[in-house]
This record gives sequence, C-alpha cells and structure tokens, in this order.
Amino acid sequence: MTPASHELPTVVRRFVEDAGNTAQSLGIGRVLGQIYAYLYLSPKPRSLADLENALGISKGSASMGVRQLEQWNAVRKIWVRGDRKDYYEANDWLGEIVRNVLRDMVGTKLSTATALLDELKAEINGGAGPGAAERDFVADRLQHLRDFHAKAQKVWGSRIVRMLLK
Amino acid sequence: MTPASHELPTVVRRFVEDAGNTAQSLGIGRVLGQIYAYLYLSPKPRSLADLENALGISKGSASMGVRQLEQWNAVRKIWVRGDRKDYYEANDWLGEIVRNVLRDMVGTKLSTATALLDELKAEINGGAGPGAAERDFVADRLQHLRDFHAKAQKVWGSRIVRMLLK
DNA sequence: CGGTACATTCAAGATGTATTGAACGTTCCG
DNA sequence: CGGAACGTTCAATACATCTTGAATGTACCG
Repeated sequence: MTPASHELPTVVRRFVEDAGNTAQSLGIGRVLGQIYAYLYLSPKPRSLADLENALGISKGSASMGVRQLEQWNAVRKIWVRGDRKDYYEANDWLGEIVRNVLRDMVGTKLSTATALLDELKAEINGGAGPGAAERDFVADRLQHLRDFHAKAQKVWGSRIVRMLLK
Repeated sequence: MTPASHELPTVVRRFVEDAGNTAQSLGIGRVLGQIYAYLYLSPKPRSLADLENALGISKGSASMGVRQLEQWNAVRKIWVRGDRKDYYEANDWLGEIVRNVLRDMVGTKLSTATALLDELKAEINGGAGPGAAERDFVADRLQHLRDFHAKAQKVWGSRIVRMLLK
C-alpha cells in the first residue's frame, strides 16, 4: 500500500498511478514514472522527502529515481538558498526526454550488434563449420541483417531524432 | 545450462545467445529472441521438437514462443505433407516485424493515455480540489501533455511506419 | 472407434528485477 | 572540531515475471 498518496488531489493521484503502470510495462520502472509524473504536476520544486511522502516510496528509491531521471534530462535539481535539501522539478521538453530514454535503451544495442555481426562474418569463413550449402545460407542471412541494420542506424541517426526534438 | 545448444555451429550459437540477451533487455523475452534467431539462420523449417533440442527450452516455451512470433508475423507455419508436426520458418521482412512489435508494446499505451487525459480534464473542473492557482497549473501541464501526445500520434501513424516498412 | 502423435494450457516453481532501509559518506554550521 | 541534516549505497528481501512439464485438447490414421 501507499497510504501517503491518499493525500494527493485525485487528478494527481490517478495521473501518477497511470504513469507508474505505463513506465513499468515499458520496462522503465514504475518508480521513475511516478516520480516524473508527480513532479510534472507540481507547481513548485519538491525535495526527496516530499517524494517519499507523496508517493509512499523509500529514501533509496527516491534518490536513485531522481538520479536516473536527471541522466535523461527529465528533471533538474534546484538549489534553494539557505536550505540543505535538494529540490527537483520536471523538465517538460518531452521530445528530448523520449529521445534520451531511447538512446539508453536501444542505441547501445545497435552498436554492439554491429560488433557481433562483424565478428561472425569473420568467423564464418575461418571456422570448420557444417556443409557449404548451409554455410552460404547463414552468410546470406547475416548479410541481409547487416543491410537492415545499416538502414536502421541511418533512420535512428537522423530523421526520428529531429522529428522528436522539434 | 543449455547443453543441447552445444551441438549448434559456433556462429549460430553465438547469434542465438546475443539475440536472446537483446530481446530480454528490451522486455520482449529471451526465448522469443532465441527462437527467431535460430529460425532466421535455419536453411529449412524447424519443428517445435527441433527448437526444444537446439535451444534447450521446454515444450511449453517453444509453443508459446512461436505463437507470439506468429502474431508479429516474425515466423510462419509450414505444412509438410505426410508429417503431423508443425514446422516454422523465419520471415525476414524485418521492418514489418519491428513495426508489429512496436504496435503491441507502444501503440496501445498511446490510445489509453488519450482516454486518461480526457477523463482528468473533465475531473479537474468538477472536483473539489486545492487552491485555484495549483489547479490552473495542473490544467496547463495536462494541456501541454495533450499537445505532445497529439504530435506523437501523428508521427507514429504516418512517417515512422512508412520508413520502417520500406 | 481406439490409439497415437503431436500441440496447447496453466498452476507451481525457478529465476530475475525492483525496493527497502540501515549503515555510511558528505556537507555545513556553530 | 563535533554534531546535525541530508544524500547515497548496497545487501537483504519482496515482488513480478518467465519457464517448466504434467494434464489436457485435437487431429489423424488404421
């Protein structure tokens, strides 16, 4: 249970809840969705303690959550003079956030995939594999994959990025 | 361990392994990646029993895996005359597959999000909420989100789809 | 029909991931 | 300095998801 969240206005509570579920099912993590959603609807910056109270999560989750969100430029830290606490507010430049998340989740895979395909291409010639017919088939498929991969990288590098950043 | 997979040629084994890891970290499921990768490098259709042996997975996983892959048009069922087994081979139209996967993973969220935003917009006027200033702020943010959402749906509906289908 | 050879389902268990919170590090202030 | 107020870390645990395989369903064949 998250008893503290009952103190939130209904609209905020439902929004936070839905964002949490969506974030989880996208593999981003429920807490990240909740924190961002709460800050997104907050008129003023919030401290880690606020997050713990409002969302019913632990100190640790709040701390790790805002750090991850900062890496994606989804939230920013606010310094308040004469107050030791860190405060956070949501960045509402949604396109950039989506792009940053995708970079972390997909971008790296694309480049490691290149490396693997290169290795396998080299290996397929040297190795004492199966019959020649099967080897040729495998080589063909790997080549086909390479072609698609190159196309995907071009798309990733240019068009989508610009569209989402607009 | 997956002892049976040692009988696969090195290139195939490594490819299958990597595809499994990638699929898992993208939230698609390790087995789906493995099955597709194996079929993708198979010169001839394979039965469920083949999948069990080659990948070291269970009957159940193989069965559920191919069904999911069929829904995405990633594999197709092959009927062999005089053989009761179902055989499967990989569809190599990669762009379409990516699109279908994304439709399942993201597409639905986009439409349920619309519904929620509509509800909240209605609720924010009726409800006995907090002060007027805060309510206005929340309303503004929700409107901003709606704008972004509309833009995202436009992108999703037209351009990306066509590019990936090319 | 009855039997066989397969595919499918789903509850139980195995595996993996997220969350907690106490211990620790750091900064600031008197 | 010493202590107070905060942020961070990470081993332990709670939670959720994936996988298994025995039970069940289905199509085919003699």
